[in-house]
Amino acid sequence: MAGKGAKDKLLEAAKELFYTGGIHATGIDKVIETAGVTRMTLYKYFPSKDDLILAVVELKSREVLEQTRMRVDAAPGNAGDKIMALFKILQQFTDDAGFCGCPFTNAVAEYSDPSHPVHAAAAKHTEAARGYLTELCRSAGAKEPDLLADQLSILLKGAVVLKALEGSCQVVRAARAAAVVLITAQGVELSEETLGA
Amino acid sequence: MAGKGAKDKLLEAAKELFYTGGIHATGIDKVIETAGVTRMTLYKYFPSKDDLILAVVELKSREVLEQTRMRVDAAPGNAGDKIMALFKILQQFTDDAGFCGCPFTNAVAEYSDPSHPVHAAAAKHTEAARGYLTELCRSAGAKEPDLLADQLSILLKGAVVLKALEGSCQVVRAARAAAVVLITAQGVELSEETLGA
DNA sequence: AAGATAGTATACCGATCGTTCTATCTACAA
DNA sequence: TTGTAGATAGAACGATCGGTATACTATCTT
Repeated sequence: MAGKGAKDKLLEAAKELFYTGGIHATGIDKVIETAGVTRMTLYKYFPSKDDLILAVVELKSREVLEQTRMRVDAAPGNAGDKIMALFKILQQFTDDAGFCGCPFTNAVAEYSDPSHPVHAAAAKHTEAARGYLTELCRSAGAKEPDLLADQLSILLKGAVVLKALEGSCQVVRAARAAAVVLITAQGVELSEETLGA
Repeated sequence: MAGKGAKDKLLEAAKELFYTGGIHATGIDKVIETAGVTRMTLYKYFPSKDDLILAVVELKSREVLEQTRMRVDAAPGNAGDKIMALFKILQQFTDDAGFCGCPFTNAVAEYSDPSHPVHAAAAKHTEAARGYLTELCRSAGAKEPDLLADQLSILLKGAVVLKALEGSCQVVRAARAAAVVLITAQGVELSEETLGA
């Protein structure tokens, strides 16, 4: 408790509650109760619930991008192997006990209006993730890095939402196998370790 | 309006409102106002809002499966071409003005608990769709029809949710191109018309 | 010592939520 | 004509929603 201010506690609580219980279905009372904070404190840092939601989405975006970059950097092998490391990250993410689908897809499901700040923030995150993936594909020497990045994005996102829908564990493996085909079709080499896994 | 009973009007209104505005965010009042029906009438046919939601999801499932089967049957070409027709259906679906992502993914985003009837209904639909797709892949002579069906499901679902997230129109084309690669890798032949499109 | 900072406690607001009750109107049979 | 069943309109329920107001208490700086 010592180092954590009320704002961080609120963001942490809201992040978890919004993700697992949905945004509209999660009331302010639940958030402040979980955070162990007073209502007035919440409204000091976040003038409205929408501001809190937006802050949560932006926080989640930063965390996902940062953690992904770190783990890809730490992955062994060549540039192609580093791309494939994304599917290992995906596997662990979807196997987590608290997994409830893609936080950004979930947010957009509740805010379909593209002009809404929450929708826009989720879209911005997806754009950033796409940019990072394109960069990876380019440095791996893919013939069409933009197309490959699109396709891998589709595979990753599709696997996440399908896993949330049906809970089957084979879906991530299928996505991984598809990625191997698409990546090698683009002239990118994968090491034996990656192909054998 | 003549032949339509109150129950159908309610289902139609709720289907539209839940899809575009979200389920929790759509109140009973909005539903009955849109349907042009009194509140007591709603509660006669649906004892609670949850029952209405469930009925809407199940209705949507039947509609999607039926329409998809019809359009695939009507598609020209061999069995592989019929699979690829799914991406044309997808294109039209995502280009529609009222497009708001995948209705079932959206529902699960608001009902993450797998034991909740709404979640279960969405999962059941996905299972049915998967079964149909597997059947298509098998009759097309794919080497691993189960794997291919998984991968195509991932591509279709991923394209839908990414399109909802970022609105880009290239994502469906990328999914289609990936499907061509994966399908031909499974030894399924595609006609010239399909490959050239 | 004084004052700012950060947070607590709680009571309250109007609006809306899902749901139920009641009073009224209508249609048809006896 | 009267009785009755069913649909309708709308008030009202308690609960909860997001948000505000007022008053109090630590803690830390200067």
